[in-house]
Amino acid sequence: MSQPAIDERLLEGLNPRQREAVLYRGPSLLIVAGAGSGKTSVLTRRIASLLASGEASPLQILAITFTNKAANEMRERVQHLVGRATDGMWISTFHSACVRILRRQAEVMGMKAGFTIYDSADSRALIKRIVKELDADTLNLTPGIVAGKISKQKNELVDVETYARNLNTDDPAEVAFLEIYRRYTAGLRRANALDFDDLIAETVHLFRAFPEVAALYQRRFRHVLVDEYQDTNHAQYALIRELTRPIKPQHVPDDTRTLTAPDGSLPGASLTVVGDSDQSIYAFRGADIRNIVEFERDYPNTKTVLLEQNYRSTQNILDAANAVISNNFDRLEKNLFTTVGAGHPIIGYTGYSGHDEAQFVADEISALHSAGTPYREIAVFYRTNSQTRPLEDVFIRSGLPYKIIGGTKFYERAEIKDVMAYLIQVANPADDLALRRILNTPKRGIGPATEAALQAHADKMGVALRDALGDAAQLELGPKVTRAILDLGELLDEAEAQHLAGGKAADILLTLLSGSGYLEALRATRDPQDEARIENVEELLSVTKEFAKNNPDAGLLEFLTEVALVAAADEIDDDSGSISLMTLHTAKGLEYDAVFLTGVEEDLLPHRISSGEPGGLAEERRLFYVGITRAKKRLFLSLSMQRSSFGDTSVAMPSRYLQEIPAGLIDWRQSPGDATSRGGTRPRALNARGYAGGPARGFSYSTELPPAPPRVKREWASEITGKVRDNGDLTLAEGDRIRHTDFGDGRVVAVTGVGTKSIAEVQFDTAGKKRLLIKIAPIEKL
DNA sequence: ATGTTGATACTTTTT
DNA sequence: GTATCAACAT
Repeated sequence: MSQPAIDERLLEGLNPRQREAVLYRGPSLLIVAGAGSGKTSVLTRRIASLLASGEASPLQILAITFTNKAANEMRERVQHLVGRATDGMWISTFHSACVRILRRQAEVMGMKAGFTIYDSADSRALIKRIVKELDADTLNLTPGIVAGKISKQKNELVDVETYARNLNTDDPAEVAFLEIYRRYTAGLRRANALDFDDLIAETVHLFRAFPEVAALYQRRFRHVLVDEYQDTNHAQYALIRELTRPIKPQHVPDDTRTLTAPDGSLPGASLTVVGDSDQSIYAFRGADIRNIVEFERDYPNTKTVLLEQNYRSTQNILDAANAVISNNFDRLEKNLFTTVGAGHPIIGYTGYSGHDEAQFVADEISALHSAGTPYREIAVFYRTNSQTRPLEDVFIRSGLPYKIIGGTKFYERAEIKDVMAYLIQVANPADDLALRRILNTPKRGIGPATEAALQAHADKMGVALRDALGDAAQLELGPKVTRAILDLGELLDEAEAQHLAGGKAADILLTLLSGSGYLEALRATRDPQDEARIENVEELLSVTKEFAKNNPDAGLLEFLTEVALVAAADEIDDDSGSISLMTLHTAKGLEYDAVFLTGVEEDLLPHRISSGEPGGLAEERRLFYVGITRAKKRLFLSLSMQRSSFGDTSVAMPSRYLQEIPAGLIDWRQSPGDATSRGGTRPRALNARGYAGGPARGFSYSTELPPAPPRVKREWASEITGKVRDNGDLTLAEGDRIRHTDFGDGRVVAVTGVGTKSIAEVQFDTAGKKRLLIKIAPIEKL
């Protein structure tokens, strides 16, 4: 014990297992951390204790987290714990860490440091061109399938040559795929670009091909810690493997004092991984559960610590979670427990429609909020992004503040991609894809024919498309078009000079915007949506300014890297004061006082596609488990009797996972229409055989449970009206009587907010109390 | 070269 | 229901 005083403060409030996980010292440590068992706390204190005791300097630590947000939080907490700066410590995601290494080592691997990071859409666009060139979709090789296959190969570290070596040449589809893979790889290289999967795979290849480069990082990072280890894929596994390898004597510098092995080599870095195989939900992107299951085999002499005490949820919530996950066989048995007591029962609700279900969620949220739960402590989860529609619809009408995390992101909007393409092209002139996007945006009269002429010229000269711009005069195009091309080339040159002189992203963006007339072109149109687009571009401009403020030393490349690697969960603003809506996948690692798990239906959870895949049902169950265990105090499970999926509606059945939760834990509330008309008190889902007793094996809803046809439809909110109503300047005051198309008559009990945002709280005669946004609610004053 | 129309196919989850 | 795409008209 070097400094017991400091250690004691670091261990404050930890249970014996957690202490052990913080204090253990050895080559490898596996922390099996159940949901809510305080693993982040353990990880941060472990790092803090390494620093505080002097065992490690910040420079020697590499910690990998799942999101950038988690990385920032961990850095702050470590800083707070040790009470001094942690500069030079790497806490980041796999992808961010790899980009840092690759930008630094780009020349070694024959690339330029300004390489572009292609997102899935960019990869898709490139693949699409190649598939078209080869007419490969006739062989069932659509861009989507090809993208998935290439991603899979890269995650398995199978590069083009390796793939070619093991190819079955009798299969024409395989041969065609190889050619696509080959051209895709060549295309990326020509554009000085890497896709998401390359970031990891290329770093591994770099380390393997250049041991002296690998040794640089092996010497530096003496302590490697990896969070969410159950979701690592093979490439990530290999990366960690390379980083923690012993360093050969020839790569050990003479001045190193820590030589221990007799042969002069330096032992590998100490490795700590934290994970929970029950929360592995990324098999579809190559996550291999075996990485954690077989960790002890891979790293001999591993110490394993099991954390089972849960500090997050009530016992009722944990009982439900334990019951569900115990249906997965072949798993390490663990049972979460807590000391906080049973808590509230889980609330269940079956709606007539997705809209009805959303109304239930909104009503319960209003009630929770009135009772004191802040909006930021409430989250709504769903399996697929398309489920947000009815939720948004109802939330807007109810005046509830919400934020959709992930989904169609800001950076996926066309105008943002346009402007980003300008910046990318400046940072990486070899990127033809980016240039093609902006060639005629805004309109300059450069159509397909002109583009083809430029491309042909570039190909003939063996240069990038960008270099062809300056030769426009030789191409015998019209004088107007020629001028436009030369202007664009000069603008890009000007911005590039700015970039090379160390200019900030914000300043370069200003140059590009004013020089290209992008905003003017949007202002000139009459399309009402263009106003929003202008706002978005201006928003991007303020993002660049904000970035410059937070990162004084960072230039254009750093900005582009950050933007390329934002994860959905990074968008969460802790003090925004709004309800968070997100997919179950995005929810991993987060926690909320109250959680609404919606669409707990067959074909949605489990999703119809995954139920056919090997291991799919178990993975979907883990997803359900992840959702349940996010809840601290209140859990709401809801479903609908019918679900509209692209166009028409179809009958939905309760999820098979619902019957895995002991009946006594769920307090089922019916759809109100169901209760009055049918007279029964048992909600539909509970009428299913097997609910009252133990697990019902082989039970199928589709044959046993014909859906009750929804009656008295107009009495309950059911249809999305489609168009947004506008009540103009309708004003309401306390005491007014109103009529609502869905809820009937009611009396206004309170009015809050001003202008278009004013909200009326209405006590309906039959439908209870609701909050309505006055401007757009389907109401009239009586 | 560009704008409009109509047909089509796709939606699981994400760095 | 929407986003993308081909065909056609200006």
